[in-house]
Amino acid sequence: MQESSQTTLEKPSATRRKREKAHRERTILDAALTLFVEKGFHQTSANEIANAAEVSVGTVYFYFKNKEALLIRLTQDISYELRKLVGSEFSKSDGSLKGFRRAGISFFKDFCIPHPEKVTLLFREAVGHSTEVEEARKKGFTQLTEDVRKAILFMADNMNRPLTTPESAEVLAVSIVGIYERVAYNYLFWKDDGADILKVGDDAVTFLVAGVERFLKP
Amino acid sequence: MQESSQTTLEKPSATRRKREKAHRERTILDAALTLFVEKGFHQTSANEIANAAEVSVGTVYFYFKNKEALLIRLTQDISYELRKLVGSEFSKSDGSLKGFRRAGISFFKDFCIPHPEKVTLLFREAVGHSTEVEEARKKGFTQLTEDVRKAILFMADNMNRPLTTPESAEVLAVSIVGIYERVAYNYLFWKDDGADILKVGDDAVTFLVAGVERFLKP
Amino acid sequence: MQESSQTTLEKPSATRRKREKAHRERTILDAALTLFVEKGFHQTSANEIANAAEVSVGTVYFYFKNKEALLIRLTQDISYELRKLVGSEFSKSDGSLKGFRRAGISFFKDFCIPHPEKVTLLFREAVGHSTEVEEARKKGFTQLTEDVRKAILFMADNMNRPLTTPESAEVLAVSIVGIYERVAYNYLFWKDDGADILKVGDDAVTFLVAGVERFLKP
Amino acid sequence: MQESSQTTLEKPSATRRKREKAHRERTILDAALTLFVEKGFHQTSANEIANAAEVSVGTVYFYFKNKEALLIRLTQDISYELRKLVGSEFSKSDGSLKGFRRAGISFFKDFCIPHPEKVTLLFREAVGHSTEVEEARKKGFTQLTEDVRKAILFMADNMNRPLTTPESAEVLAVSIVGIYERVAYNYLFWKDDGADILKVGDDAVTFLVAGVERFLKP
DNA sequence: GATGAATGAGCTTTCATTCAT
DNA sequence: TATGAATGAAAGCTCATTCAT
Repeated sequence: MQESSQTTLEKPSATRRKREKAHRERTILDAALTLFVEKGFHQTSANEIANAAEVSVGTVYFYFKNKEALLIRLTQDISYELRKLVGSEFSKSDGSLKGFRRAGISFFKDFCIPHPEKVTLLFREAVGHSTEVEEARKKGFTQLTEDVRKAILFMADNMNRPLTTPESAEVLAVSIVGIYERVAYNYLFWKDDGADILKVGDDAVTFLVAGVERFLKP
Repeated sequence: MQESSQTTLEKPSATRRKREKAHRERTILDAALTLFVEKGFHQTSANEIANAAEVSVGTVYFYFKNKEALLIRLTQDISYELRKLVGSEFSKSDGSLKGFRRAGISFFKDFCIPHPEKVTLLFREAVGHSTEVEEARKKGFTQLTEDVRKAILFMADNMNRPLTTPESAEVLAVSIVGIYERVAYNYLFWKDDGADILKVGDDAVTFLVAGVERFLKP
Repeated sequence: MQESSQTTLEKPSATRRKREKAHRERTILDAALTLFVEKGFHQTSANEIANAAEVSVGTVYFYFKNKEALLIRLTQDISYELRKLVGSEFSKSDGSLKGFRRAGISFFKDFCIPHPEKVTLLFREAVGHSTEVEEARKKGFTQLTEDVRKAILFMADNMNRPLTTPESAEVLAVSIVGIYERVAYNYLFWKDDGADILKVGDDAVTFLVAGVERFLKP
Repeated sequence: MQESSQTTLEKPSATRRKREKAHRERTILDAALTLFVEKGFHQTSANEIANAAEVSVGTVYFYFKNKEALLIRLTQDISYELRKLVGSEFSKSDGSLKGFRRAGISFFKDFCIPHPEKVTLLFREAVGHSTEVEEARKKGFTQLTEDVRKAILFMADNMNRPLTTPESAEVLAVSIVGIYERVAYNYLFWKDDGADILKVGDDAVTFLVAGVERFLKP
């Protein structure tokens, strides 16, 4: 009802309450993320989430309409975080291939390695649910793809090497997202040999950069 | 998977029984595939599968240990089918880049377009389940990846252009599988504009071929 | 699917199964009736019904869509039984006032006294629920009212004393049903002095018969 | 029920507070009545009542012990209102049959038509709950019945036509209440043809008056 | 007095699985 | 082999009620 702590003139207790409320929400989301990744969405009961978050089931349902809402929210948050990370890496760039590379490397270094559980949620647990969850997942992927597409276009423009077929930028972006997804998942969870994810990530980026260049006029 | 009527020397009735048995099994698997894709694995009950297959629940459990076994079997069958398709396309090839391209195109033309439901099962419904299902999925992907890796190596050898770093073949293969997966899923289910999947498929293949060439010595 | 035991030529086991199935249903309905009346519909849990019927909850839900379906079915069954009882009493009659009286008395003697729990269900427990239950209750009351209306008309015709305003027959019927309902409930459950229900029933019938006569031409 | 501003000698602020308090209470009761009738008692949550009354749940529980207390209070208030209405109509009378008729007509004209929601609460929503609610309902009906019984006796006395069996007055009263209840409910909620409730009410009254006369000595 | 976040017992319902026939 | 009635654990979710602020 009242938006957040307006500078001054607000009862201190109200401000604290709001902070606590936001904190509760986070606690619940964190608990849910951990459990969903550990045991799987369907194997995690609402009661377990409540216990892990040290609140009652009622509280979970006070903050989230239902269990699926937690998954949706998690999907959205993680998608957003990923975009912000990769995007910021791009924005630091000068539109060169190097910047493009750097953003890719960053995905592995700054996202996959420190937050493997987020990778799992996005690429495994959020898959195959109701229309609403699928919608959130689609949105996250689509926005990420769009970011990549724009980066390609920006780079092409900046390098003065226009795309041979500009409409192909989208497919390239989709492909790139696919590469990141599968490489991350494969080397993070499916290969237990101590493959160096940074090394394979680098190769993957080299691979995709070469693919992009193929579409740039000389 | 294949056990049916071995050559001769078998009581005809036994042969027929085996055929019927195999047929029942197929009917059940087909019903399960349809329902899993339509409503999702968890939203599909064993009774529904039985009804759709026009048998009783008991019969479903006679042929399959449990519901998950159906999903595993479906995952295996479809993975196998996909491998056979792509592999045969390769084997028809002479180890040239052209053959490599052709196999990629074939994935879109001969697998995705005629069997979108199999794409859905493999890339959506089989994701995020128990260890057993995940194992089957992993195996399918791994084998496919291995096929691609070998194809790259064969091609490199055949063209007399060895890989700059032979151990990179695997990452390339993983990346390529990722591309196929996401491009297919994206344009089959997420883009409702009438994007020509064959066109985008072609671009994707062009993209990945260029990526591979980057790793071949001149 | 197959209707009941067709004379001959049916596997005996199938016949027995059908009998058992019908029996189970009855057992569950009886348990539900007892509990609904004893503790109230909302205070009765599905598990309690199952326990009382000595089956599992699953079985209750195998036979009835949900808890409310039990209430609906009970309402229908009891309404039907009541109609049959009162109706048969009428049909034995010659269309005289006496027959009309007799049917009324029969309601108290043959329905209320032996089956007070059915009175309770119809006049208390079935009241104030979802549209579906209300529909069933309305239907039961409406049919009973219609029976009474027709009896009035038949009697009038038979006695050659037409109604002064034939369209009033319906209000009379509704009023009569109202009398039976409240008198029964009042003296069965609200008056704990040992009021003789047969005596008050007789007075009520005398009262309503006089009311009806008021609408008959001399 | 009535406690407000006693004559004089009271701090004005206290008076105001009492008025406000009574007002809050009414607001809550009105909201509850509307919702109970619209969605049913069990389908209405305390939060919904609070929202509709534009107060917090806490406030609802400050004024009323629990949700059932609201239902009880509503039952009592409406019973009381009904009695007052019908009773006042009687008291205006001279103990003639005419006055008796008039009171009956008044039930339909001045209670049912302007307040159908109160009819619903009394005859549907208050039915089938805990002992406490049932007690309130019983009390309301019993008092109303007693009023009617006394009116019959008064009339009989006044007309100098004593009852043939004075103890029958009660059954008649119960019957009459039953008539009013069912006729009102039937024509208000179950018949959607535009039946004129005043017309059927008149017939019902004619019917019951004739019934009463049957018990008066000539 | 008023608030509304927090509680948690308890309910209905589902559904994978079994097994007597 | 095939059936389908029966099971019962387990889950999601609601909601009356409380109480610190």
